Amino acid sequence: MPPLYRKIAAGLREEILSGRLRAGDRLPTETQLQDQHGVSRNTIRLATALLVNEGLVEHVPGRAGGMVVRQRVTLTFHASRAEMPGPYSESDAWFSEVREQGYEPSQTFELRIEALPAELAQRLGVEADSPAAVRRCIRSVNGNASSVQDTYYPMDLCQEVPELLSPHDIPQGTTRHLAEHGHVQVAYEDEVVAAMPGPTEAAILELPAGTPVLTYIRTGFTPERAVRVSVTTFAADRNRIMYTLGNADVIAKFRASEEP
Amino acid sequence: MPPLYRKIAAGLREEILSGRLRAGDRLPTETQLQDQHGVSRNTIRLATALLVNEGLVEHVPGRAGGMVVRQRVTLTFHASRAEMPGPYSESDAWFSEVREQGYEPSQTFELRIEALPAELAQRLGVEADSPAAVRRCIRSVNGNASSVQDTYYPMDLCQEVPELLSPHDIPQGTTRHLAEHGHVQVAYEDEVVAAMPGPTEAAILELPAGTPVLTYIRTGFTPERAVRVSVTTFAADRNRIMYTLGNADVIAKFRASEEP
DNA sequence: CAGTGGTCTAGACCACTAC
DNA sequence: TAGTGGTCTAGACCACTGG
Repeated sequence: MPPLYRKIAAGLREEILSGRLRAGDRLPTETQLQDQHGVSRNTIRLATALLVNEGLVEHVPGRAGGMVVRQRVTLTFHASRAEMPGPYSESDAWFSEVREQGYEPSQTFELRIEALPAELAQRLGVEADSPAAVRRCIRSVNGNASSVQDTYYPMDLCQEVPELLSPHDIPQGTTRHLAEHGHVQVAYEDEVVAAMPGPTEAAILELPAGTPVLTYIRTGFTPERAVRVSVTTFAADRNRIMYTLGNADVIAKFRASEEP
Repeated sequence: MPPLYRKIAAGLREEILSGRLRAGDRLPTETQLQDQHGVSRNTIRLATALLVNEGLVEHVPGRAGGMVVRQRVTLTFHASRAEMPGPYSESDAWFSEVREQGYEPSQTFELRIEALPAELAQRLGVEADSPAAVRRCIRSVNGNASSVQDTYYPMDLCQEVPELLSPHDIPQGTTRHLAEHGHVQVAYEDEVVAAMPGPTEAAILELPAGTPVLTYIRTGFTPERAVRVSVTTFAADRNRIMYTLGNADVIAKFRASEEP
């Protein structure tokens, strides 16, 4: 026999998943739920905490607030397209993807110099705690933070390619600048993981409780060495990552035939 | 001023992240924490619920139990390697990857016939609710469920390739059988998302509270059509997905030079 | 102002599991 | 059997926000 609070949560979950309650709809208030089920408020809060942690509802403060069924907008990040040959910088690609999907993109930049944590140093094939330039890019959709990207460049590369140290967007893309100095990236390794955010990540991305983050770590290689590592953290409720493997034309043709 | 329960959680989080508490260590009991901070038990439980939801600790029942710092084993799933040309089936690739990483793999199979949900039907370019064979494979590492994979084949393909309807593992791999009947997959589209599990997913994967799932949806294309969709759900605390783009030899060479 | 959720207390009884 | 967490109650005061 499941405990009371789980049964109450299951009932509400059913209402939402079945579609009887839609995104934006208000759930009954805590007092109403107490009366309906004849339990204490604490029990109701245990139940709703479950739904919040599943990302189904969120609490909205104030008199007109209450518990509201969450909206889900998904933005697609095409990992195979980003930074592939072409005249675009990665942020151009991202901007046009977001616009294509009907939203308004914006981003902020920041530059720091940091000692490389061991995990990342290992990926770059350099010593832990050696210095690196970190370019942080926070990307927002319709004004809501959507992803944070930290890209780490070993310090020796920055001396060769001083453009990397700009604290602003680099319109032509850093990949381009690296290439012009002889560092042409010919391979990428991507690692995709998911986890619950710590409080700092939750703060940056303004994540409601119960929202995991989707992180992808890309290491870029020239024929000689690893030149950079990017750690991109997405709010998982608003983003997905897409990869295309093999003959991409086949997929494009298929999509075209589906259109009409 | 953050509320009490957050301050208490922050203190414990610090202990864990700083390394003073290691995986397997027990946190103070609830009674001890009550005394230390002079608060009620309910407040302590609010604090520890946060840590549980961040996946940092888990509750172990019984006298010798308590709250224990969670262990993190990560298994790598190489999405670019799986099903790429070669004599191996996908499950062979998975088995050897798990063994390489020092764990013991096992899996169970199941076959169902189902109406295709609209989402997946659209990916296959067929009508919603048309019938499909679903091969479910639950993969475990050291006896713990680690991922569930459901692969959907449109019914017309199953008539052509009756092997698909076997309720067991197909040693040579379904991809191989499809190819032998003229359906050679030449492109794949992968979609990666993360979310909190519903109760059924949590049950199958035996997920502790606060563990997100990492889902990847792969659509396989022949030059003519989409032939199958696989939905693989990983426990995010035990798995990561890896992609290699571009010239893989460059990365292999880099790894080799790092070894000594 | 009225009503929402946010936080917190001080109790209680139960189920489980190692000792 | 003793000690852990799991569940639940019945109160309380507060901060916030719309009408």
